[in-house]
Amino acid sequence: MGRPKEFDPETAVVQAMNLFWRQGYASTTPQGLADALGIGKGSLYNAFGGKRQLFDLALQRYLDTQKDAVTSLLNDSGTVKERLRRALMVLVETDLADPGRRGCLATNSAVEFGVADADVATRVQSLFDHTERAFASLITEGRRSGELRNDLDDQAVASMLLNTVTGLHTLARLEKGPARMRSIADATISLL
Amino acid sequence: MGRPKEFDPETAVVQAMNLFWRQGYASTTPQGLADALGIGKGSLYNAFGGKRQLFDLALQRYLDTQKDAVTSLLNDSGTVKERLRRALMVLVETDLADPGRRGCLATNSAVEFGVADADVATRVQSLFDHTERAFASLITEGRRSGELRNDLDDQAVASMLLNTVTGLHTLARLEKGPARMRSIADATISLL
DNA sequence: TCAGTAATTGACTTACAGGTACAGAAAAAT
DNA sequence: ATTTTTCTGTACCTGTAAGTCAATTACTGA
Repeated sequence: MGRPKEFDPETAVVQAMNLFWRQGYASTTPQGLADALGIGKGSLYNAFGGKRQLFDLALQRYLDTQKDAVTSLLNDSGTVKERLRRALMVLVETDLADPGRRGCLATNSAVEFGVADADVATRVQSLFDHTERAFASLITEGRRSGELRNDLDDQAVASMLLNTVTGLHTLARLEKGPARMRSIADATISLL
Repeated sequence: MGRPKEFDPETAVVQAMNLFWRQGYASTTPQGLADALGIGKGSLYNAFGGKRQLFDLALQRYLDTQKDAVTSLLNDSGTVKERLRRALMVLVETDLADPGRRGCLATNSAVEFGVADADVATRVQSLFDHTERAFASLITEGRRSGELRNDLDDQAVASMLLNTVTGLHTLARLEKGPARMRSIADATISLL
């Protein structure tokens, strides 16, 4: 009962996510958010409580989406090396295709907030942990099947791959051309 | 002639650098800077022109320092692998030892400004280029001397190492313990 | 010692960030 | 039709970001 919302909260969170992603948290204003969502500031505060709460929802939406993407990319068809290569390539080309070169909202938020904000830190870590685990089981699979060298420390290599991903997202923020990022992805895979 | 400054501008730039490093550009206020430098806001504007100009000086100071550090670390004594390992270890332990977990000002600034700010982007890129070149010549040296595998693409591996460094600086912003970062450094070296 | 120059302080200004309050509008329940 | 509930838009409020300015102070050279 009561007057129904004139906007879809789910859509609004996605739009907010895109704005935070483009501008970062500190540089995004309530007025800017209201404009981006096409609603008044009053509605924004009524619906979401405030800038920070909306950011929390936006970040969570991003994290959930990314977890799903990581899972499905790494569990796709093909050999272990094929899947690893394809995953890194998709990541690189996706980041490069974004005209705003926004990189990764999780990584950007980690850098912006750091350990100072325990909540953001914990939630971004959960994506990192998830990604690392997915890498680890893939490495294990490849090593057991004989596709990868048998002297690898699965956990350590998984951490290294996570770091590669994080680094690529960071470089995506300022690389002009595609060459360096592509060659990083290539070199990483070829060393396995 | 005229009244002499009551503070040392060089020192002030370093103090400003440390504050920007801790808080990021957007979250650092002129008043906060003035307090950190122990001078009035008027003096700050008189001496440096404004927040952005002071940031430019602070970032440049950081970049210069880092370039020197990279050069001296990678041209230290020992085998190529020893030097690479030592450089990564110093990086990891330095980042971990910082109680504020500030990571790297260049990386943080790249993430905060992105390609949107051509000036910051170009200057951070120059540190990245420098670092990559230093890695590349080290890899070449190690490959020629037979210390490293001869099938490596020097340039690509150098890019990969640069990416490893950037990733580690990013992870340093939120990792609680030292385990993951150390094992990333280990795994990276052992794959060469 | 005094004229000229440059630095310092702190008050002041403008703009906007972040949020609140309220009056009116649009639905559901009675 | 009226009440109740929730949403909407606008105006408003408080604090602060960023920067300016005037009066004062500290030094240098003639």
